[in-house]
Amino acid sequence: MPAKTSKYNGKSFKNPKKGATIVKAAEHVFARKGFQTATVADIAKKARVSEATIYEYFSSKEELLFAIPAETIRQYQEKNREILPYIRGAANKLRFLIHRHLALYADNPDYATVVMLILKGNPNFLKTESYQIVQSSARNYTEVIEEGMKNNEFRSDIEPHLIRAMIWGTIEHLVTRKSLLGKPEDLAELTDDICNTIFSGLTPQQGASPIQVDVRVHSSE
Amino acid sequence: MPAKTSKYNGKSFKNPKKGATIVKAAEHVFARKGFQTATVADIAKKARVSEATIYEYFSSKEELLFAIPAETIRQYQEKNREILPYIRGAANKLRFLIHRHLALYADNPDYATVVMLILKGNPNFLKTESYQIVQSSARNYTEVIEEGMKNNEFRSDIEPHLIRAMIWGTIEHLVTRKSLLGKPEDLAELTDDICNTIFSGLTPQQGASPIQVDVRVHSSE
Amino acid sequence: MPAKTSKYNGKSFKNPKKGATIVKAAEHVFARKGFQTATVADIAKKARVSEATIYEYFSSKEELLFAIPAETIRQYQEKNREILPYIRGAANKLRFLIHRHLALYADNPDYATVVMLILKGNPNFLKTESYQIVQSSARNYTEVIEEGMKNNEFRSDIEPHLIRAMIWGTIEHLVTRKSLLGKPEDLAELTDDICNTIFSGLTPQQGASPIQVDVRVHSSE
Amino acid sequence: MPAKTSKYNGKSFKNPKKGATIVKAAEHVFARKGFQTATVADIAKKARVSEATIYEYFSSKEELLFAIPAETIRQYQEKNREILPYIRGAANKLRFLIHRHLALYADNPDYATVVMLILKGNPNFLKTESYQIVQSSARNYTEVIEEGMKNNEFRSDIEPHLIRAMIWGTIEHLVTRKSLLGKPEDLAELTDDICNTIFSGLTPQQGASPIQVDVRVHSSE
DNA sequence: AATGAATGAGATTTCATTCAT
DNA sequence: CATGAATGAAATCTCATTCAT
Repeated sequence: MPAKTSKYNGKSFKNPKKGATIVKAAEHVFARKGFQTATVADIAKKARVSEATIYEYFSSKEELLFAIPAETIRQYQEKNREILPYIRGAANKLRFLIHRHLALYADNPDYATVVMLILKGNPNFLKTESYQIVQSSARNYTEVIEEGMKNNEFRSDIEPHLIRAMIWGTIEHLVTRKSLLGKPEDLAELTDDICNTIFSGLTPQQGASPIQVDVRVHSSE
Repeated sequence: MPAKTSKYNGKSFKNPKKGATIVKAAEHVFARKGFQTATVADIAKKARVSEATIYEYFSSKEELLFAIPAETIRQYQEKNREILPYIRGAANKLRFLIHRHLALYADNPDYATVVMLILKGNPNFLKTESYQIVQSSARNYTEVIEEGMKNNEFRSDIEPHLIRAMIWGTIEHLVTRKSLLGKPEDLAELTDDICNTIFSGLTPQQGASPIQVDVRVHSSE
Repeated sequence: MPAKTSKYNGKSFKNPKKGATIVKAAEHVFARKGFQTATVADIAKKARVSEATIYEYFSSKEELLFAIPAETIRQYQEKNREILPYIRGAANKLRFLIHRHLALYADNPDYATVVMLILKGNPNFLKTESYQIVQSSARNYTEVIEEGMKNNEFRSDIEPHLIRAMIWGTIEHLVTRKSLLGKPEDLAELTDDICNTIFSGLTPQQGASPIQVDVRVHSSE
Repeated sequence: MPAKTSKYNGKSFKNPKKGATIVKAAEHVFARKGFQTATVADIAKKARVSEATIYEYFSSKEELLFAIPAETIRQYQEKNREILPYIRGAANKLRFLIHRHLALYADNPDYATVVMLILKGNPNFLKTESYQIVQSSARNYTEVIEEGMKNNEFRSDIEPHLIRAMIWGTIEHLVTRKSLLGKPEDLAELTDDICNTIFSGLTPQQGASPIQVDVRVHSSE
């Protein structure tokens, strides 16, 4: 019967600040030790709380793990939804999404590590409320891609889901590498390279430069 | 003091067949239960061996985990190296690599699950001999991409490492989805869609429609 | 520093009504969950008080347990002592005690369960003030039995303590069965059967029925 | 897959002797500390085994508790069934049962304490296989009592179940007292007193002495 | 007087791993 | 070679209890 409680991403908390502290500590420790190797004692020490207190806030170690993305992903997606309408053009929107996506991980390395190395491999995460938001943020991509197909910014013979899978796969691959190997230094600056490739592909564009066209035609004769 | 031992991916085995049985059992169990949840007892039961026997073949549960990709990845890369020279054109080679890559996972769902959900998140895997082969198979991609850049099949302003990251990211994203969600049904048939997108990009190509082509051809004569 | 306190079975209470509420809640919860399984939180919830409040009234969970019989047993024994003198004959007095004893438990099933399944097995209960009253109520029996021996209502070759043990054992056995198995439906109606058996025993009484007497007498001649 | 196991009261044991040792140690420790207070570590130490070993033999602390009566009660009831047929007369049989019953506890004080103070209050014990045997040993009593009623050794207006309840209640009350208070010194020697009271009751028998018989006979004529 | 919040203190239980046979 | 049996070493989680407000 808590007389006065607060909400932290859907959870009633006695002291929401302490809840956030614990989550941050968990993020830090999980990122460094992995889920199994990290102990609740480690997290308690890092958060300067007792182990029992952690269980006052989270019913299990796994629930604490799943609490890590909850707040972050919510804010992330909220802001995306807020800004997207102000951007003109599907390509620009896509570039924005990709940049935000990379920046999210680039700015929160521990968070990135937890998501890429721990959460992604945990099937229970799929049942999570946070995962719902992940899915809704995936829809951002599909919608933008479809928008681009409609207004002929993008080719009409592409498969939006596959495009989204490629973009996410690319980003996740790069972020995972960064978590594991520490490179590249700056993830966010890859935005343009990724966009260019996604937009233009590998094959040289016929007519993109007259010179190349000529060469090609002649060689084929 | 084994009188007669055999090699199984660099390891001396008393009975190489039993070693392989254990690895297969481990693959099966890990794929279903995850690394931590799966017990050595589970694997022993599945392999119809005693737990102690497993320790005759592998010094730890984690070593057993790392043994799973060892043989598979070796054969995979060996065959790649063998066939690649017979394929003409960088684009064709890339298509071949992508198809092989997808088929590897499509044909071995348990293997796919273990690699995507368990091994990818384990930093220790990076120290593994198997990971060396993974890296060498990554080089296939870079080499082929560089080849394509040289002979103008591919644009020269691309970043081979990024392209490879995109392709791998795409494949791993799709395979992970398949492991977790069970779809799409057939991974391997995505090869063409992936290649087309990678090759041509999202932006409509000025020479993509026949009319434009005609114009082009005429103008070059 | 309570400004105005009250007594509840020898304990100073800030608010005697709340103390009784807590005891009743404890009785209810302990009866259903057992001592160890029941948590102070359970009791607090049932009593609609905070856990901390419980500790304002009782210094420990065990003290709360021991508080359950305190008031009940006091009133029970008080009334016994009050009424007994008005009953004529040791047999009648015994019948009265047995009936009261059974009715006490029959009328308070939760109380019965707590006493039979929890308190009886707790050696610390013996040190309790309540246990003193239990003992004094046991003396009722012994005194009545001795009275019956003196005035030849009862045989003189019996052992009062054993008789009392038999009666108590019988009652406790029946009450325990009722707590655990739910039968028989009505404990109090067993009074007569118990008394008859205790009074007359199993062996057929010579002369109890004329017919048997004749037979017996003839055969003995 | 144990190749060679043994049975200990229905349970497959790796090493039946060690299983029995653990049970004995548990009996000892539980009798002294109670179920909750006793730790598995205590029992392990007493049995000179590791805690883990205990869990190789018993899946939980409670299962270990329930294992305590298993073997004892089985042998007890087996022997009862074996000997009963050789005893003439229901009264003699009853005396035998009561004596055996008391002796069982008198000879095994720790066992008595565990049964009386711990097991009796545990509702889960009712679901136990051992409890089935307890019930079957209760049937001994009812059968003997019914036999006595048939052949007129016992009065025909008694309720066998109640008689049995009285006898068991008496015994359990006495054994519980012995466990808690340490007296009386010798339980088994109470057999005769109990039997006499049960057989003859409290009320002086009008035909118990020849003189009274005469009186009766005359008066009935 | 009442309680929300925090925690100290363990106990049970689980397994990977070892070793004698 | 194989394995049955034993265990060391922890880690999660639970609660009774305390204390500041």
